[in-house]
Parts: sequence; C-alpha cells; structure tokens
Amino acid sequence: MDLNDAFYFVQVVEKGGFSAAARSLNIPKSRLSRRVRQLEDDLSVRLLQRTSRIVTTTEIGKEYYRHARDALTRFEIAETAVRRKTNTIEGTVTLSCSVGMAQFGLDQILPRFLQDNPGVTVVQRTSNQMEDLIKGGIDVAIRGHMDSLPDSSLIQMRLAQVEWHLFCSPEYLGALDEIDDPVALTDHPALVLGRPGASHQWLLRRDEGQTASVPCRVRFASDDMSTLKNAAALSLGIAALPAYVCRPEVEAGSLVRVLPGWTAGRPQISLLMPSRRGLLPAFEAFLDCLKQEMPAVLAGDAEAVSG
Amino acid sequence: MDLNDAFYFVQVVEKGGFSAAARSLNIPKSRLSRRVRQLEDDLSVRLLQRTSRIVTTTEIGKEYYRHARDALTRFEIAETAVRRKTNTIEGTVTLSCSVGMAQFGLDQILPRFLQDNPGVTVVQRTSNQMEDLIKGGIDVAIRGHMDSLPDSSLIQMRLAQVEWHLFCSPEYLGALDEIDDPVALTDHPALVLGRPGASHQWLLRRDEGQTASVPCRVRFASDDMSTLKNAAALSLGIAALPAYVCRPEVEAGSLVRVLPGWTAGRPQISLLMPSRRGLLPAFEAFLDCLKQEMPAVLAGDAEAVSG
DNA sequence: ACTTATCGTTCTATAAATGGGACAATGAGA
DNA sequence: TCTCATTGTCCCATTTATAGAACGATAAGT
Repeated sequence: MDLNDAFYFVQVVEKGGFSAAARSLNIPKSRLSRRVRQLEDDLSVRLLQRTSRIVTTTEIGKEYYRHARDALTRFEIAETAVRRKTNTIEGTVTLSCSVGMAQFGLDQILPRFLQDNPGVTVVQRTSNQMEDLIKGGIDVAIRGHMDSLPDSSLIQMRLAQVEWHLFCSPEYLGALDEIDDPVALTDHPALVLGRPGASHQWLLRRDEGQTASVPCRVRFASDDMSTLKNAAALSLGIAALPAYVCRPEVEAGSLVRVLPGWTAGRPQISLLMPSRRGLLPAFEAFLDCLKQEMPAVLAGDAEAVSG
Repeated sequence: MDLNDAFYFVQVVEKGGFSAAARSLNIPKSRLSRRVRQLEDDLSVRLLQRTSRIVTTTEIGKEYYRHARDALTRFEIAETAVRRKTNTIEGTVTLSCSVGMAQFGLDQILPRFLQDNPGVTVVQRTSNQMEDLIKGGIDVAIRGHMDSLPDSSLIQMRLAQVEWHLFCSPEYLGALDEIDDPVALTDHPALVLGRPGASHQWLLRRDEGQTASVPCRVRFASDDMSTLKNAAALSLGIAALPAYVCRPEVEAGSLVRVLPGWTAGRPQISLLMPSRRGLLPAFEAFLDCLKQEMPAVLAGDAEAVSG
C-alpha cells in the first residue's frame, strides 16, 4: 500500500480528472494514471470509471475518497504544526548544565532570553553529572572541561574560557598577610568543589606559565558552590572557584582573591548538542543568545574581577 | 513530501528504533534510515535523535508523530472500508434498463436478489434511451438489440435471446379467422412501441428462415408496453411485443398470438458494464443472478409461450 | 461531416530508489 | 577490561519508477 497513491487518487477526484490533476500538481499525467491504477489493484476494486473523456468516481471510490481526504487533511495538519515551529521562534529547548552554571551564569541569561522570546519554553535540568543527552532528551548541554572533550557523536561548540581563582575572606587573607608564594598555602584548609579523594591539591598557574601544585587539607567538600562561598566568607579556609561565581562577593568585599596572578585552572566552557541538522529557530535563537551572552557573563567579567 | 516517509517514521517511533521497525515491517533498515532522514529534510527539522544504540523522539518529533499516527489511522479506516466491501457481499449496484425490461423481466428477479443478498442495495434507473454508463455512474445496463452492438469501451455480455411476437385480442383474432399469410395483415392497425416514422412495417421471420415485411397502419404508438398490451386486449389492433411481456395475458386468455410460427424479431438481451476490473462481490453476485435467472424469465419461458 | 483540442492510457530510454553488506559506535555480559 | 552482539548509517550494483511523446478515443466548434 503506497500512501502517495491515495494522495494522487484524491487529487484526481478533486480536480475532476487526470489531466486537470496533473496540471494542478505539475506532474505528468502518466504518473497519475499509473499510480491510481496501482491503488485500485492494491485494493482490488475500481475507484474510478473512465472513458477517454470523462472520469467518474464509483460508489466505493467515493467512500474511499472521503476517508482518504480526511487522512490527508490530518497529514497537512501534522506538516503545518511542524512548519509553524520551523518558521517562528517557538517551541521547547531543554538545557542541561551544572548547578553552578545555573546559579552563577545562566541565572542572568535565561530570564532575559525568556523575555525576548515569548514563544519559547526553556526546560533547565541542573546536574553536576554529565547526562546522556539523547537518552535524556536534552537539546543542549553546557559543560566546563579542562582538556578537550572526548570524541563523541555530539556537536561541540566553545562558548568561553573561564578562570578559577583562590578565594578567602578578607579576615583570613589578613591573617596570611601579603603572601606571594603558593608554597605558603601548603596544608591550608581547603573548601573543595566535588568529591575529592583522600589527598587534595591546588594546581596553580601563573600568567607567565609557571605552575605550582600545592597540597592542601580538605576541610569542607561540597557539590554546591554557594555553600563553599559562604564557608570561605566565614573564614573557614580557601576555596578554588570560578571567578565569575565569586564576583558579587569580591565586589561587596566579603571575599578576596588569594595569590592574584595565579589561576586555579582555566576550564573551557563548551556547548554540546546531539546534532546540527534540522535545528528549530527557537533553538537557534537560544544558541545565539548563549554564544553572545556567555563570554561577557563568564570570561569577560572574570577578567575584570582578576584585574 | 512523501507520505510513506511519515509512515516509516511512525513505525520507527512505535517500535522504538530503526532495526526493530525494520524487523517488524520486514524491510531493510537502510530504507527506514534513508526515508526518515528524507522526511526530516523535507520538514527541515529533526524528528529523532539517534546514537548508534538508541533513538529518542524530539519534542517536535513527538508532535509530528501524534498527528501522523492519527492520519495513518484514518488511512487504515479507508482501507478497511474498502476491504470489507471486497470481502463481503454488500454495497450498491446501480442498474439501467428499459421500462419494459423493468416491468416484465426484472420485476421478478430483483426482489428475489434483494432477499437473497440483504447487504446489497440496488438502484434501478429505467429509461428507454441508452444512457452513458460512466457519466451516469451506472454499474450495469441491460439492453436489447437486434444487431451486434457498436464497438465501445464497454464490456458486453449476452444474457438471452428473446422473441417478439404479434399479439391481439381473441376477439380481434376471431375476426381475422385463421390466417397464415403475413400479407393478410397488411394495413391492419398497429400498436407500436417507440416513436415510429410516417410509415411502419412489421419485419417477420418464419422458423424456416422465410421473411416478410408487412406494411401496417400505426394506430397507437407508445413507449409503454403495458399500455400497448391493454390496447391490444381492447381489440384496438395488433401489437408487436416481446413474448415474455405478454405471457401472463396469453395464459389468461386476454391476448392471443397472431401468426404463430412467425416472429417479429429476435433481439439479443445484453448486459453492458464499464469495466471488468475490480468488481465488488456484491456486483458479481448481481451479475451471477442475472445470468442465471434472465434466460429462464425471458427466453426460456418465451419459448414455452411460443410452443 | 469535418477539423481541432483534449481526454486517459501505453511505451521505453532514463533517472531514482532499493537491498544487502560493510562499517564505526556503543552497551551488555563475562 | 575485554569480548560480542546490536545499533544506525553509508556505499553501490541492481531493480524499479518515472517523464515525455505517441496513441486511439471522444466532444466541441465550424
């Protein structure tokens, strides 16, 4: 059963003949003749009676026509629904990101995007574990990573490069006095993101390329950057965190940077998506928004903070 | 837009993958892969996200699926409606025949056929003019004709051969006494079927092959055989009519045959239909019924009358 | 009774879709 | 960690459908 044959048949019925339908569809009438006959053979029934001049629909042909016309209308609805979403900026974008990225990067960008694109729905799924995009039905993920991501079938796009710095409270820094040597931080209490092993160390790098590995004492480990910031502000130790995450506290004076000139990592922030094919305008608008806004929110201001 | 692609897509969604759908449909998966991709290209949108292991439906793919599934169900309904009629004896048969055939041949056959086939509807259209079957949406026509019918795209089937005889009332015959020579009928008042010209004549033929052309005087011309019979029974003249038409009156004694041994024509009764392709069981049952019953009703009994 | 235009069908070189295997990627199970 | 089975995609010889002209048939116009 070839569904297109039903379409051709419906056209012939509606235009009142093979030639008229052929003109209307801009296809050769030989095709119509062949396909309609094929449909009749498949159904083992005559749908049209034809002479060389006129075509009429048999009783059963009329019945088939009614149902087929109905079915075709549904297909048109299906197509229209899709085309509307491919022509207007609307639909749903599902985003995966880390909790930190959600709180300190996207919290500014997403509301603005939603305001600018009233037709778009955004579903944000925060998780500190990298999820399977395709299994999870995720359109796009934002991830930070130090080295280049492992090969996969996913499309990758670089969004920004951010810097991690060491932060502590002004009081804590005062106790340290003006230190300039990473070694001086050895065995200081560390406020660590994630689940560190038994031993932990800060991997620092100076602008000139000089590196230092500073062993430290894990005082507090958490998945949550907010809590780490608070712990640092309460002088519980030194936290390695993205610069953009701590910017408000640095400006407010509740946190200060330790060892300016040394970074605690320069991860790449990348965007991952399953495919580049057939992107909805809503999705492309979302990508454009991220590509435009993220560098300013993350890296650009991070430099401002470090300066 | 290839509607089959939508079908393939729906199958892939429902079976949860290309391979599963391919197994289910017993088609190579390469086709599914290609056709679904074609559909996505046509719609300029991604409907499925795929890795080498799993397939998930995108948001817009889900929406398209719902509508397409709906449309496909309608197509299934369309096909089922047809298949039911091709598997069971039901439907409508439209029949065209002359008024005389309706009154004196089919009046016995059609009610019996309708009783035997409760699912079948018969539409009878009586007319003494040959109608265009295809224009009129007529499935089958029954026509009498003397010579072979002109070539046409119609299918022809011989049903029976009938005899026309000359009839008059017993009183009228009594007045004639036992005539045996057609010439004796010259200028008798004729009760003529149809629209005769200024002059009219009976074309008679004897069993042995002898022929005679008898000029007569048109006293009454009508399209209606019933009226002609009545006119003959009222001794208004001599009518040439099909034997089967006058059988009841002959048996009742209100009409007698003039010149037994001479016939006033032996027209062929034929069945005409637009095509032999894709006949419904209901229609075939109708044909079978006619082929079986007509000879008995027309020719068989006509011979019995003439014997 | 002509001609002319148009109808649906048929024919055949050409273009397009197909099938089946090869392939890389990826989970499951050992 | 290392098979091994299975996933979806890609490739290319083969099959299939197609386009366009030719065709016979049929109304309409003259």
